[in-house]
Amino acid sequence: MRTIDVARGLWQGRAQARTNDMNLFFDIRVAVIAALDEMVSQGVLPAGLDYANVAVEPPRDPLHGDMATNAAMVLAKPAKAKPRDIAEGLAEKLAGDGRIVSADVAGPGFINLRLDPGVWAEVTRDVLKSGADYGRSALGQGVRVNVEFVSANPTGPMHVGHTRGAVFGDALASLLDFAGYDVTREYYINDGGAQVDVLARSAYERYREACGLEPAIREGLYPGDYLIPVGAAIKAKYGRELLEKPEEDWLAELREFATEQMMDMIRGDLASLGVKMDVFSSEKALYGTGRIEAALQRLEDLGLIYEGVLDPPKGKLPEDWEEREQTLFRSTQFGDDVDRPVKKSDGGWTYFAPDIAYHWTKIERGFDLLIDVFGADHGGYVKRMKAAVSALSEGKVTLDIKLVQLVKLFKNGEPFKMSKRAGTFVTLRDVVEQAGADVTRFHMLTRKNDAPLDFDFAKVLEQSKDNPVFYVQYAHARVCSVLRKAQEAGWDMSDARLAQAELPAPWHPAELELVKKIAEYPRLIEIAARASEPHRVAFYLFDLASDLHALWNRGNDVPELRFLQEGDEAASSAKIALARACAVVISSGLAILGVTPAEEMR
RNA sequence: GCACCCAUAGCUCAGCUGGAUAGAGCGCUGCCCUCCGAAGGCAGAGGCCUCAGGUUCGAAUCCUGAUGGGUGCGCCA
Repeated sequence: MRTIDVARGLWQGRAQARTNDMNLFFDIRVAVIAALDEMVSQGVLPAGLDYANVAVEPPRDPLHGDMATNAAMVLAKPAKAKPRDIAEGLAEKLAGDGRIVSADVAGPGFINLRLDPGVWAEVTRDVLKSGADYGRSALGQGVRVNVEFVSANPTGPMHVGHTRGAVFGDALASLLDFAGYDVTREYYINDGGAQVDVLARSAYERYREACGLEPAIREGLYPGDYLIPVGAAIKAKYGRELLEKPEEDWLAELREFATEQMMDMIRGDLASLGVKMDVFSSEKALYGTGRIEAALQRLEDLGLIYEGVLDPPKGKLPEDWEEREQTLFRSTQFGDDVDRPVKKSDGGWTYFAPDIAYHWTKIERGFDLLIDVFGADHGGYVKRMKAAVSALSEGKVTLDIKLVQLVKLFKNGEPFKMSKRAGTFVTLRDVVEQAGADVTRFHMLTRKNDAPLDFDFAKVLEQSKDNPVFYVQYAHARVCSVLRKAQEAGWDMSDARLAQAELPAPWHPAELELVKKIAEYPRLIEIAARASEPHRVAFYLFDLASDLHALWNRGNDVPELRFLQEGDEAASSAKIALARACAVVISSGLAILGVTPAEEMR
């Protein structure tokens, strides 16, 4: 698992930083560390121990207790003591904590903790009081992070591949935001290269078509229908005046015009998915400002630019390979495989050069952490980009690059090849219109970003239990349904009222399982944020929904477990408080994923 | 040839930054609707965590190598 290096340092340094909300695992860990400190001051343990690896987590087997800590095993070696000995002493101290009913040493030195049932009531009340803020963390407090994602070329509509990057980047940004980071969502528009010339020429042909002439969509131009309205728009703006003019008279203007149109379309695509960028940065805007020259000058001042000749790649040689001296960035000094050219043979910049300048602007804007979300096909670009950021920031800013694996399309179980020419090009709009934004987003987050994703239209469109998003939304809808029924009975089921309900004691095992899962949420958020892995939220929600469904179903056999206790407002309030707490967490998690918490399934 | 990513149940995949008896969904077997929504639940079968070494109290997790797959490899972005 990868982590954000910067965040790791901050995590350890800020271990005490947190919000006022309850984070049960965090709180108990504080108690464990306090107990350890006490043992140090009593001379039982040596001073100066590093507690960083001391964890308080759910035990693998619920029979072991409510929580477990590995403190004794982690500290055994540095403290030069036997794990069991440390564990015995630590367990004794922990048993004195009011929230802890028992602390038992088990296995190689685990300490299993059993918590007072009152703790679970406290968690439930806390969720109801904090509402959407429950689980919010101070993990990233004071860290400004820039998440650059999508950055699709402004030459056409977004396709399914972009969709995954968009969903992942957006969910990651939301997750980091929830974990306390100061997040900026950013899109880099590649509007400076040759591909926008191609776009302009393609649009020109559609313009001719709009004027009643036969378009000449030559090989190498973009044939897509999406340029037809662009051609019409050009005609509306310029009339027929461009028809007789040579390319050099209209190229620059149409480049800008068409790019604008494409970006409008892309913004629309993103909006249909529920993605909203904070900043759009233009590559072209860097040209002529001296930014690119300045960035490269800076690298040159650092002795990282030189004129040189690269060795040809090993293995099969490109057909047009010839030895050539070029302007190179010494990226090998930062772990890259070869130095990278920044100028083309025609004197223009390579794609890399403005990208260096662009990343420099991010550094200068004061971000502490940069995250780029790339498609896996850009994996070869990772090392040089990291090298550039490391060089320009003199190692002060970390660039973390998350690669998103490509999406494998299926239709009715058959692999489905996308091809612009064959017209089997599946756009983001196609997907969203057919499957809906919620389903698309959730499905794309049910896989780790670096694992390939199968996207089968038949399965994704199917509104069944095979579709995890329905399972999770269904759990939320069920709670809403119960609330509606309770309110029909004339009972006050506001969160404020529920937070004061007398909660069940003792708890039924099915209820306990649910409330324990709810208690894990803040910890899950921090784990997911530290790993930059929003898919963990999706998996957590599935588990949480599963616990709710399980409890619900128990109500079929055990009437006392039903959320609605006919004619008994007090008893119902207690049950519904728990259900509502679950719904609050589902809603919170779905918000991070950008999925609507359905109030009813229709 | 080199770099990056991946390899866990029949299939698709999780596995909480090294912990206890490795989990879920689908599929398979068997149960559960005069009962707050069965779009669901419960139980069961199913594993050499690709292979071989290494690190240590302890490895699916970290390191090295092998094998198999994906992606990329100067003047495209």
